[in-house]
Amino acid sequence: MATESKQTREEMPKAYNPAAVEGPTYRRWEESGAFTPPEPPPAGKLADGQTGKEPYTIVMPPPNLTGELHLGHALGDSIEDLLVRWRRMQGRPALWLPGVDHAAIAVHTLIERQLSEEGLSRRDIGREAFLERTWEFVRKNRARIAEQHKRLGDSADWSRELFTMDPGPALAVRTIFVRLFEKGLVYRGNRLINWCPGCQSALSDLEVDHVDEDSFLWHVKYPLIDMAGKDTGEFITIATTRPETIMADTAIAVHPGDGRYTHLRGAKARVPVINREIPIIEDEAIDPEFGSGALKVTPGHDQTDFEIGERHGLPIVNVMQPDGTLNEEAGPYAGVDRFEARKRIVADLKAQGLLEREEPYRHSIGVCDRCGSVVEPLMSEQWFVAMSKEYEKNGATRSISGDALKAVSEGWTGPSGKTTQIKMVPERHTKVYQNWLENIRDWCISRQLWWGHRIPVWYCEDEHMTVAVEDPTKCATCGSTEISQDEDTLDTWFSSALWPFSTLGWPEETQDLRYFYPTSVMETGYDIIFLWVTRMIMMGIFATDEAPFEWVYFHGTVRDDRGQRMSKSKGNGVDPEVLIDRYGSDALRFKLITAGGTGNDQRLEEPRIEAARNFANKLWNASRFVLSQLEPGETVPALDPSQQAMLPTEDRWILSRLERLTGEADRLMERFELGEAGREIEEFVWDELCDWYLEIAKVRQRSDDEVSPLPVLVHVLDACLRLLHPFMPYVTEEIWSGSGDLRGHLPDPGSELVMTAAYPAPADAWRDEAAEREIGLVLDIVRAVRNIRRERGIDAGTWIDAYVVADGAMAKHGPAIEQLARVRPLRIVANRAAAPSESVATAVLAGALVVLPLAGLFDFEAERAKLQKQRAEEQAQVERLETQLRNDKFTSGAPAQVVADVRERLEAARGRIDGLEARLAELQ
RNA sequence: GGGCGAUUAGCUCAGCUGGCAGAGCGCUUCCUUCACACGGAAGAGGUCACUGGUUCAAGUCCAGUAUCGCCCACCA
Repeated sequence: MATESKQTREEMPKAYNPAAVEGPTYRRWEESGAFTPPEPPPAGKLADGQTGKEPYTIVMPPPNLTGELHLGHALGDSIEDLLVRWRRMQGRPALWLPGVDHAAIAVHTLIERQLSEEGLSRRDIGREAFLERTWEFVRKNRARIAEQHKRLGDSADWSRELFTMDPGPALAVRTIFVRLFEKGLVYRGNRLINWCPGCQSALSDLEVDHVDEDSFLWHVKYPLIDMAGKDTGEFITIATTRPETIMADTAIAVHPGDGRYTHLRGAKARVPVINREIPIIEDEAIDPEFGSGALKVTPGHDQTDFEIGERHGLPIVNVMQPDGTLNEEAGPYAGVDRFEARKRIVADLKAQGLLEREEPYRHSIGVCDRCGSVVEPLMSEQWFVAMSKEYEKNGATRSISGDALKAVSEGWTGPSGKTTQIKMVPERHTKVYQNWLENIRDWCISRQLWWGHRIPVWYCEDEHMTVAVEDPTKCATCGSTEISQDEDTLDTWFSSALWPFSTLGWPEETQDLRYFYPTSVMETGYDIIFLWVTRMIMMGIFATDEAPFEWVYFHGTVRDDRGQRMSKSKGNGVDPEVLIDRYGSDALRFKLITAGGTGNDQRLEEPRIEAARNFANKLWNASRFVLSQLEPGETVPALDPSQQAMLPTEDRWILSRLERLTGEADRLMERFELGEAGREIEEFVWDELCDWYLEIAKVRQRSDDEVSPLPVLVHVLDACLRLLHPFMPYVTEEIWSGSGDLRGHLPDPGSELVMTAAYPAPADAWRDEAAEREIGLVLDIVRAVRNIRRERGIDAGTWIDAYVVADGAMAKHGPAIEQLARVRPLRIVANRAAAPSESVATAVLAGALVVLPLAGLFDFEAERAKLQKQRAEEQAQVERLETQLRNDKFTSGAPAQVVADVRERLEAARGRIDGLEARLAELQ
């Protein structure tokens, strides 16, 4: 037996302590330069781009600068870091691109909240002061956020922070805006947009949430009037959910085929309260089934009505001001808030006898996703991107949404000649993406907020427009120097959409851009597929004529332990730092990655994080044992598959199993089945390596005359640490190159850090079916003995006699079986007659019979009952398998391997039945 | 109104290209044996929501039903 007291053992505490390891390990990575991003090769080398080590670029979502780091980020960060580490270990120069910009939404909201606590609004303090406050916040919190991300294993520092929070010049953003403008794809127009009275800004369709609200459907009678404008005494009833907008009505519409209203064709009605005369018109959009079949048309406050209005040339009346109060068009209600006005007008209509009835009604209303205010459709002058408009480029007719659709559906061929078909994981999101693009409307990109990139448009006193990348000094039309920039800023998602290439220096033809773009993987949550992914693809193709990435990996949502979505308002958000303090970031990462199916939502289950921590500890202790067997400075010899035949069976077994695992892990990870890969690695380490191979190796370590298991042990542990490193970076690094220093015992480590060591590549050199079968039987024998012990109530610690009737090959496994099953003396005999048959408990296996003399503990009836039960089960199985094999369609149709497996199982079952029969005969 | 998920052990969930139903926690019994009690050993526990279909073979593929959840949508 090797000497016990070893340096490594003293350095490695008995339990893995993440808190003591993570900080120093992170610093070691930093100091080693391993985080330094790969340098693009010099210009001349780039033309082919395929040097056998194509770059691998991961796109990541921005750090949340509010400091409220949550588990969604933890999951995304974990996956991204895993992918980067894995690819770099494979020798591919992976780069992780950081993003920052759209955290602006969060910062902006936070500052506004602070202001409102002080009783101020954004407009009270002015743009300058507002921006100063946001900057102060960012400066103060940035370091803290960075620290939090480090603890998650987030390696954002790998990348150059080329993108900046500075909403100033932003070359890429302005360039795109100008180019879109030049193609007529960005335009300013007065249109019905979503207006948030809370934020006092325009919103895109995507920033409006729909929620159900219990309200009423008010049936209002509009007096009919004759040609002279006098009331006829008759009424037409309309149904509305928005009585406060009747002052903006410019028509009443009915369905052309609606017989109830044919007599009113060409008639007019009078709007209550303000007594405006409006026509009764016919339009196909009206549903005769709804309400009375007549609709009040309010083009200034409803999208459908706006479209009806356009068809019939109706005037547009706007009764509302940006803050949600009614304007002078509303007559008696001018200056009243919209909700108050609704109450008052309903009361007034009732008083005038014009309210036919009030019907309780549940319908959906739009609210601002940031502040929760009810959104108003309002006429407003805003900037838009034309999503479907056709334009010419390089002789081809294109459109923004059409190109984006093409990139996913059939593939997009860029100037490089390479065709990229963007693939999504899970695949189901592809259809959602396509469906959205097929029905897309123009994108409102201007915001009346002060955070973000200002629209690069200047106006002179004569309202001439100057659109430019660089700040102009005079009007492009009249030369006036009295120009001012548009007050509005761009939708933060407009900037974010441009981010992968603005990060890489676009529009300059930088080496970074040429080498790392298009990127490989965009990793993000499925909740922002429309906000971000679609826009990145659209803008990416427009800007560079290349699809921006090849894969989109969507992770799921992390819910709380009751399955509720985490949110600030519910107050159920969980700070990952608390969990990291408790279990370590490796444990949190491992749980997040392995807990669910690819892209599925998962719950935060603390017991599961604890289990992951326990796994880290298991790995730690197994390593501690292996290292304790090595002398300081002792290097084990390298393993060569050509020596396979010289190795003991169990060595060939574990190496064969390891190779199987390596192949599986590689296959799964290439397909982004990261969770399954992690689970399989864990299973191998815990079950096969720790529970079996290590125990067998101990037996060999204690006897001097055998081949040492140490080279194999070290080799397998090394491979496991490498395989596991992307999943559990800290603990693996600590064992490999830290206090464990496994590296120091390797014949050819090839790297200072496991982080930069080579990832195990799949191969078949060590595969050995015979060894797997042979050791499989050894394990079965040990399990059988343990099982009988438990059934007979024999303590696990008590040594008992045992016989194993088996092939002579089992003899060499005697010592292992003895130790693992705690049987001594163990006699391995060639035939049944050589073992006792009186007062013995038996276990019948396919290739062996286990016989345990029990003397006083023997229970005749229990033994017979057990054997009979097993015989019945085996017979049922034999019948099933025989039926299957009698079926010609099976034997001819199924793959040969499947048929062979069935035959083998049938033979094994028959063998066991023979053994059971023989044993039952003895018991007669 | 469309679309998409989910339905598997007591609970929370895996199960990839169809080929003897799995994990974690919990439960039962035993073990502090010199890597690990953040551990070890042996167990109990499933008509894979339901109904049809395809197939030699279905938890897995197809169609439909039910329940739950999510996304999208200009029916007032």
